[in-house]
Amino acid sequence: MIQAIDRAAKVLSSLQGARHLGITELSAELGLPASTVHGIVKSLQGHGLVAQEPGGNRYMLGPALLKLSNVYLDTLDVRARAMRWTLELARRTGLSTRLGVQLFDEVIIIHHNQRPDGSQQMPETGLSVPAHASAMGKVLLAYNPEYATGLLGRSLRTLTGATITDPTQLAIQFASIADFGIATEEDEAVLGESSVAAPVVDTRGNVIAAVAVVIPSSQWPPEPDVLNSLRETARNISRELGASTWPPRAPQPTVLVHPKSPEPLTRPET
Amino acid sequence: MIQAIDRAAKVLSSLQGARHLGITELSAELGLPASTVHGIVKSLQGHGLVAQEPGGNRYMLGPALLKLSNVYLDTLDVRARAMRWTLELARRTGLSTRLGVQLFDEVIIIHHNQRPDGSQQMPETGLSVPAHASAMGKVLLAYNPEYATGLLGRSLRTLTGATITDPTQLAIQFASIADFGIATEEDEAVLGESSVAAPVVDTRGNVIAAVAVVIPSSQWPPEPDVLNSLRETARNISRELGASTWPPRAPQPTVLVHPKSPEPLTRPET
DNA sequence: GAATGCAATTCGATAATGTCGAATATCCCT
DNA sequence: AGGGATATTCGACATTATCGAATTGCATTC
Repeated sequence: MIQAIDRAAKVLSSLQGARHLGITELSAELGLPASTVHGIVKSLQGHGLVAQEPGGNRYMLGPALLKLSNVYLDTLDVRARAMRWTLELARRTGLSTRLGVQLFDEVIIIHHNQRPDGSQQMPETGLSVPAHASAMGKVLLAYNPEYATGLLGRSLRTLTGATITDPTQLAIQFASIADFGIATEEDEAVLGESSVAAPVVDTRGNVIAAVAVVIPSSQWPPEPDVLNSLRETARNISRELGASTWPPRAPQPTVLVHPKSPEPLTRPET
Repeated sequence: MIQAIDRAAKVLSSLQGARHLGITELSAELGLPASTVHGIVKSLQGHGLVAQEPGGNRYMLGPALLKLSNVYLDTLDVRARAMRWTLELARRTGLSTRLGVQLFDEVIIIHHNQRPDGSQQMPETGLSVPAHASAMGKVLLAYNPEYATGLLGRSLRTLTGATITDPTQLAIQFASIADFGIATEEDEAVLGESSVAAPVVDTRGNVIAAVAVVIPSSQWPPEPDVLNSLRETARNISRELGASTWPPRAPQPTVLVHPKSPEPLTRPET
């Protein structure tokens, strides 16, 4: 990892968290001398990745990021293919749908279809949710056991009273998700909002995204119809991407690194 | 400018242009050894700014950009303030409206209101247009003469038959924009589409954004009503940002560096 | 199914490069 | 107008990124 680039990325990350920061604040946050941070920030600014706050001495994220992210979305094959299917899913279920990809310990929503009831809803594309507290995240983790193992080692953030942070409990969920190809989440990220998600697979069988249906918790649990439509949507998208089988083959089970129980948790063989 | 960061930004920029590139292709494009490029790309990948194409050996932009850009939009004070006014402008005129900021020689659309006729239209937020071929860009350049001078020195891209690329002609337009606070563009970026734009000013009198109304070229020229509404919108947004006067004070006129005429072009004193 | 060629990746020596701390400039607040 | 804080500039130093050669991995061909 190239030091200067690593630091530059950390600067972007800090600005992402704090919105507006001066050089001194940044240097405190990164534990680096002010002059070093200054050089980094100016370099980023030279490419529009960071911008001077109008009014002088503080910095914020820059407009180049918007352009890059727009191209990123255009680049994503999954997204282009999935859109028509998630729209159909939203129509069928009367619910809002999401398509998400993994970004480390989070899920980034790369496409969002509003509930077709005509009400005004906030666009969710670009939002991120902690992976362990979302149905999409659980799907992605269940099929990415290598990463999941690491994640379960760290301590997880609580978002609502219902957020599951116990590694053992999550590992059990992951195992059953890998078996059934469906993940659920009840009020774990946002109170009053639950969701169900399914994996999207590419040609070589990798899970590269997740589709989800968002269900008001008052309507929980979802109708079997909803689950079937979701499954079918995930299968259709995957097929369009060239996947031969769906649901994807179950991965090696997630292993807890520091299990409280002596035996590492494994998925029962079928 | 820190070399490694500069190169990293150039990698992002290349991927922005080409969507998918291998290490070799990138190294050819940047004129650097493959191993150097590899290090840069891996560093970016470590932060999610670049992602491996599903299927192996090529790289594309990464999901972290989407998250960053979302925060960027949230961070922008202008945008939050302007939204309700541009919506009103769209309602009043029956036309689609845009809010844009400058990114070097382009304008990035940071907010877009669709034409209120109920037809399905593509969301334009995040799109970029060459500054010299758009009304918003002309506004931003007219009030940023330092940058404009440099830009007019380079050769400008033609987008449609109507794109104005002659520096002298553009410099004349900039002068009159600075006087009237309104810029226009007729089919210069997209055939059939014309637009009018006005500057948005902050507390200290800097032009930080531009508002525009997009007009089908078949309806050109715009009604006086449209121009008035646009002006009023720009003034309202500016006032909300703390600007005391609108239109902003005219800047030092844009000077041509290599003028064909012996005298540099100046705006007639009023 | 083996062999060939291309591209990605790893590795280590080199010196070019970014880093750091001190000095200076700029801004804002009293 | 003065003082404090913050951003910015500068130059010596040693850490750090860079580069080319060697290796691995993949895909395509025969």
